[in-house]
Parts: sequence; structure tokens; C-alpha cells
Amino acid sequence: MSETIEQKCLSKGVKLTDQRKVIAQVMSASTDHPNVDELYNRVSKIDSKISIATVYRTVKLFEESGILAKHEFKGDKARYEELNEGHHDHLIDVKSGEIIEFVDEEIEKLQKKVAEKYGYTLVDHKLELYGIKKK
Amino acid sequence: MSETIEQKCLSKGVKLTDQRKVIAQVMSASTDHPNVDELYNRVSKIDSKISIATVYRTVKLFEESGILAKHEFKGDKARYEELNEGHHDHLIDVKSGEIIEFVDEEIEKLQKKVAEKYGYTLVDHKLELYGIKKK
DNA sequence: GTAGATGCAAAGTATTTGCGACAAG
DNA sequence: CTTGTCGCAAATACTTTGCATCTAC
Repeated sequence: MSETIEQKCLSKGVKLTDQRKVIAQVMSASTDHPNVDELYNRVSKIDSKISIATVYRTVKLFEESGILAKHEFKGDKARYEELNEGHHDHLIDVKSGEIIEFVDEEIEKLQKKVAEKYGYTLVDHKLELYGIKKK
Repeated sequence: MSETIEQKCLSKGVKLTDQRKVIAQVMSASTDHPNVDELYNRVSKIDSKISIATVYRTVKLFEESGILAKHEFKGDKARYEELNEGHHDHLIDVKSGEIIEFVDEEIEKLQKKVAEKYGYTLVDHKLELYGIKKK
């Protein structure tokens, strides 16, 4: 069981305002990958006075603090998800937009190997698979 | 030796205007991955009357026709490159912004395998490695 | 008490689009 | 000819920011 977003804020010295608590709570409760609009809508239901500017400022702050991950899938708006230990990549259903998370150690290893081959130390990567569901 | 962009336009039924010829020519001559601004600047040197709206319209059309590939690297604007047979992925130098193209058959195979595992047929993918040059 | 956070509205970016004029097939 | 394209400027979509006020620590 990993730390809550609020605990992460404390340990990273991020000031915990009411607005941030609500945003943290909504992100933790989300099993999908909401974009800023969706997040703002969910947050508004809990506290309608929170502005969208605060939502933007907060996801940016959380991303920089390593609390959230930002994804920019093909032709779509930026989406966010809570970041926990286990790194994973995404398989996107091009018809429905459904997002499946997966882990493949072998691919991870090969990526590192490719970077090394060109004289680089891998610091980050992005792997997205786009597929159509088989019948 | 593969087809020129102009040949591709003909075979795909894309009308060849003067503006499109210039944009095609600039893209073919580019060894980097220009964004729309950069492309517009280069195009303007050849024909200063071409508007940026036309550049946007053309890269979109070329992308939809499978002539150009659009890339959206982390936190950067959309970049374009000419699409030829050999598919490749990108290794981005996070310090300099330099982009290295690479191919790794093994990773490609594993991607297909992952998609299959979840019951999907892989139709597209995006793999970007971000690294720091070793000294 | 003070540095940093918020809400609001205005300003930025990047990109798209309506429209009348124009050109390719 | 006719359909699609162009240039222009206005519109849109998403995100950031200046400023006065407020709040966590």
C-alpha cells in the first residue's frame, strides 16, 4: 500500500490547501485518466468555487513534484493519472478510447539497451500502443 | 530510392498546388523534424506569399495522406518529418533537443505481442526515449 | 506574520475556419 | 467549368498569468 497524495505533498513540502486536497482526492478516486476539463468537473461537484486556473496550476505542480503523470495521447488533450511505484505504459483502444495499462520488463530492458548503444543514459520514455479490439 | 512527395501526391489524388510543391520540397530537404513555425519560415524564404494557414492545412493533409508523420514530443510543439518505408522511433537528447532515429526489431515484435496478449491488433504505436549524453 | 495560493478575467499559444478570390484538373 | 485551395483575419481551444485578496504554516 503506497502513500496518499496528501502524504506525498507533506513529504515533498507542497503546501496542502483545501483546493489541493480536493484535487488530490478526486485524482486518487479516478480509475481512468481524466483530462483537465473532466477533472475540473469532478472537482466542482465537491467544491464549486475552485477555479479551473487552480486545477491547471495544481496538476502542473503535482506533475513537477512527481505526484501525477501527464500523458498526451494522439490528437487528444493532456490527461493525468496518479503516479505510483509500478511504472507502466499504455495500450489505447482507437475505437473506444479505452486505456489499458501494461508492464513489459523485456521492452523496458531493450529501451535502456538502445539508449546505451547511442551513448545515452535513459532518463525517461514514452511507449503507447494503439490497437483495435479483436472479435 | 523511394517516391518523392510530389509523386505520392499524384498517386494519392492530392492536388498539386504551387504552395504544396514548395512545402513538399522543404520537407524533403529537411533532415531534422521541423515544427510548423520552422517550416513556415523555410517555406517563406522560397515564396513569401504562402500563409501559415496553408502550412497548417498542408501538413494536416499530408499527414492524413500518409506522407508526413506528426510527432508530439514532451512539452514541445508538434513536429513533422517525411514518412518513408523504414519505420523508426526516436531518441531525444533532453539537454540539446537533438533527435536520433533508431529501429529495433525486437521491441517492435514485443509490442505486437503485448497488444495480442490483451486481445488487440496493433495498428500504431509511439515510442520515444529521452536520454542524456554520456561523457 | 509572511510567503505562497487562489479566483477572476485578461492574455498567450497553437491551430482551425469562414469567406470571397483564385487556380488545378 | 467546377471543385477544391489560398490568403486573410477572426475564431477557437487549451493553458498561463497579473493582480488583489486570502490562507497555511
